Amino acid sequence: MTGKTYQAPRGTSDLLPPDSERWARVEAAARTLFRLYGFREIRTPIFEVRELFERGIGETTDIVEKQMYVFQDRGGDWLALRPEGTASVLRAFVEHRFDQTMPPPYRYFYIGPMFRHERPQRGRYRQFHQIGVEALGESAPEVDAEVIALGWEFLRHVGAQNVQVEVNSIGCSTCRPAYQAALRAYWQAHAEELCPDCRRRMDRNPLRVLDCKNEVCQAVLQGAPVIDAYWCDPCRTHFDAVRTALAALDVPYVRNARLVRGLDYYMRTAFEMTAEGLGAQNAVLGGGRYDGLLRALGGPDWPGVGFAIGMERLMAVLPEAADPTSALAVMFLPLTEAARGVALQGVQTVRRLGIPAWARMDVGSVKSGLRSAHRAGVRFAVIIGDDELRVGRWTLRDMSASRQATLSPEEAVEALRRALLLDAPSI
RNA sequence: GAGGGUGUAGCUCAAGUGGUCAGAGCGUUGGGCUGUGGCCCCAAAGGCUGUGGGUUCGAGUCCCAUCACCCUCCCCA
Repeated sequence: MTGKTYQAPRGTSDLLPPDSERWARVEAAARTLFRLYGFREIRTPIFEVRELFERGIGETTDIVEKQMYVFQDRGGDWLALRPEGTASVLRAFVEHRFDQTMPPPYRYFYIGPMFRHERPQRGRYRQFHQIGVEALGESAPEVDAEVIALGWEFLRHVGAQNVQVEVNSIGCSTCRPAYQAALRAYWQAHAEELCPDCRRRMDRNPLRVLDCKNEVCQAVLQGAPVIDAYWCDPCRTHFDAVRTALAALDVPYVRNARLVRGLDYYMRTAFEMTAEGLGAQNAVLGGGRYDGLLRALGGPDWPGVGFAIGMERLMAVLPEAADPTSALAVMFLPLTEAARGVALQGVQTVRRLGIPAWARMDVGSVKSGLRSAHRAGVRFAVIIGDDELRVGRWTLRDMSASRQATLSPEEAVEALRRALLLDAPSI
């Protein structure tokens, strides 16, 4: 290695094989499962005008205040790398008048990178990836349950271990203020028993204190007012119906009265799915209802509910893939310069059958060729040297059986087709 | 943004209180096997010990800074 070298910026990382392939499988599973629930994929830019996030997420949230990648482009416009996906999806909805141009259901999902300038640690990176869904225009509590069920089914389907579903209702703009006031009063009465962080935030974000993990605060939290007593009738009715629907959908969950959300737009239903083995960042999936957000972004007064999955966190809790699948099934090994042309045509013929194949064009010894074939985990090697060229045949070697035969190209291709495509899909 | 830990070959790790301590295994390449992989044996290549300063006769080892990673707080997916 000579000269200056570079590394990926802090909090970012390269996704390499075979991990990239595991990611692709999980993403493919999301696409098929989400479609079963009527969700369609939407792709939005990874940067937006800064104001969209300030309005959508909340100007006083940590995400907007101190984690957003904000920059001015060469034209002087203020832009921001997206720190989450919901604002962009709703912006697209409003911009393209989905309510007038698209048929119901108004259900969308996205997959892609998000950016937050945070201190990296396990399960938390500056560029991270989310898979999220948004169901718009559906106010029924059954929809909340359906969205939660989708998240749960997905996590289970891809093999996440020990997932716990936590559900809560954080009330609405009618009833939450009274609860926040009650909390504030309670925190103030017990201020000296709280940790410094909580003393600092108890006025500005009284709900957040409920979520404190500090041992010191636990005793105080036990006696804190519970939101149930403050719900307005509609919120209570809604949450009851969500719970009924969750039971009907066979989603095992626990009520966590202290579960809160960090983004301003959430109301009523809030939920989180956590898994073991993630350290402090144990939420794999989080979401909730956000009626009012679409209107705040200039759209119709339609309700919404959705979730986002943290890809890095999800992949961290999936069991290791038992089979390190090889990328190639066949490797062509030309032994002389003269054999390269034959190998090139041969490898293309095999590929056209749908068999992943590669020709090692830097000519070498049989020994080195078979060694690379072995290392690549290939099932067949095709050896083409002077002997083969003389008779117009290929030597087809079955690597695992250690058997080989010298066949005409037609016979060899047919043998590969039979061995490799028997149970393959027809297309 | 705050606190703590770690950085030695591609990978995983060794190197008593600073003095041949820059090594091993795996991997890579070549050979033993003149056209045949895996197992075994042999050999070679590969490191300015993250980077930059400092202390010292002498620093992988001590000090400072910086970068990266890990853990916690914070925040959240």
